[in-house]
Amino acid sequence: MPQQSPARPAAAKRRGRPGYDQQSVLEIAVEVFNERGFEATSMGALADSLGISKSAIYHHVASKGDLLRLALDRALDGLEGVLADPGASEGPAVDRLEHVLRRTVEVMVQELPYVTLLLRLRGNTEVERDAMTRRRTFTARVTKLVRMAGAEGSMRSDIDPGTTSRLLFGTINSIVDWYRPGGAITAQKLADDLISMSFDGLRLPAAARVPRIPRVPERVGTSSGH
Amino acid sequence: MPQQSPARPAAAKRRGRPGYDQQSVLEIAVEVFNERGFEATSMGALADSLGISKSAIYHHVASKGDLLRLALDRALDGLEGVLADPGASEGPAVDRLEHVLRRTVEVMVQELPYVTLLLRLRGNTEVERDAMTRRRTFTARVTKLVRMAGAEGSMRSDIDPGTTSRLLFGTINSIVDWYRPGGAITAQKLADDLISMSFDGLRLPAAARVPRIPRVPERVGTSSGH
DNA sequence: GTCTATATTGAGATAGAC
DNA sequence: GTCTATCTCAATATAGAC
Repeated sequence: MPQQSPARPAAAKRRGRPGYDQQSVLEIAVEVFNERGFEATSMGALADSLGISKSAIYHHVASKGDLLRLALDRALDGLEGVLADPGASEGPAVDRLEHVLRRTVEVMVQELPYVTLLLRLRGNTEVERDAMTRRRTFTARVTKLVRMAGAEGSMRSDIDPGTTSRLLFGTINSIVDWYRPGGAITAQKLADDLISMSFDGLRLPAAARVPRIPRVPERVGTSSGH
Repeated sequence: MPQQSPARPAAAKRRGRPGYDQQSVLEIAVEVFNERGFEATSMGALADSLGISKSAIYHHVASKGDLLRLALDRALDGLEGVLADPGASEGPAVDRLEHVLRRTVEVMVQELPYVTLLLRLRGNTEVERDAMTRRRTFTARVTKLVRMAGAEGSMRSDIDPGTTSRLLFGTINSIVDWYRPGGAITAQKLADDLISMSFDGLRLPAAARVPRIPRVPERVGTSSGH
């Protein structure tokens, strides 16, 4: 046990009470899992981060996989809650889609470490596979919304709904790789930016462009011919 | 060794020659690493997939980390090549950006397993951290293009360039999680769809919409009020 | 709720023969 | 280029005291 000062349970302790409870162990564990990766985190390293011994962890959870299960359930409960929301089933599909995407961003930010863990699973254990199944059910329901919005005529249908949905989730899921609450941008603004880019696009129409002095010859290289 | 028939080196053998060479070992290794995760893949499991013994692997590479290094170098060489391309430095920034994003998609598809491995690193070893540094340099240069395109007036600047770049890379990088060459959509079409969604957006302007018979009351739920 | 000590398994890697 | 046999260490988990 070489790692850190072996006495202090760093942070996130239940207030006033001595030692950890399951929730506070889980909180730290998920942080460490995300830093190093779940498989790469040994119970020993986790114990060091907690400032307690390995065996003390087993007082709170039956196994390492148990910690994972608790974390994944929390992430999935949050995401599934998004679809239970009234805004997910009322109005035109394009608005329902927008609503679901916004709420998904919200939940991701709110449950960031738990969702992060969920999104990095490889399906090596039963616990992981079960979580991946629940996650796929969630995304499948969103894909259905994309298809309906296309059929409704409010969204482009030249891109396959499956592709659209995957790209949308790619954009959304990437949030866990860089966004940190308390930073420069709020969850609300993040959702706005994401929806705005995905729905309205990044390019300004030529009419709206600010006139500029070209510093390099116009159109020397071609941007799409390859 | 319970896993599979221990005789046949499945596929990807150098033609005609008996046994593996480094390249063919790497090819299979990267596949297995992506399936189960690098840390979760033991040399024993890898040996089973190769159909040879553990120790035979060490004839081709000095360590497990060496396999990772070889794979990451290949991915990074490909990506860095994108920026060496003339189209990355000629013309308006918005066109250069589009060019770089298209070529990035191409390289990702071409080197899919290697790039996949790169994108899942946690930085646990020196090899991983070095690769992450090279990757960050790449993305930083693309972020610069986003900033220039904004300054040029050809792209929206209400979204922070850093955020834009991160969302763009989120969209692009997610390709490794679902796209498989030989499937329903070509790399070219994938790049078209991705650029089209990101630059022009998914929403059809109201004018272009197909008239429809509402199946649910219009605007009962609100899509953004929460 | 936590500890020390330990059982047990599996990991990465090496030796040396074929 | 591959094998069997083995070294060494670190992993998960348990036993039982405080």
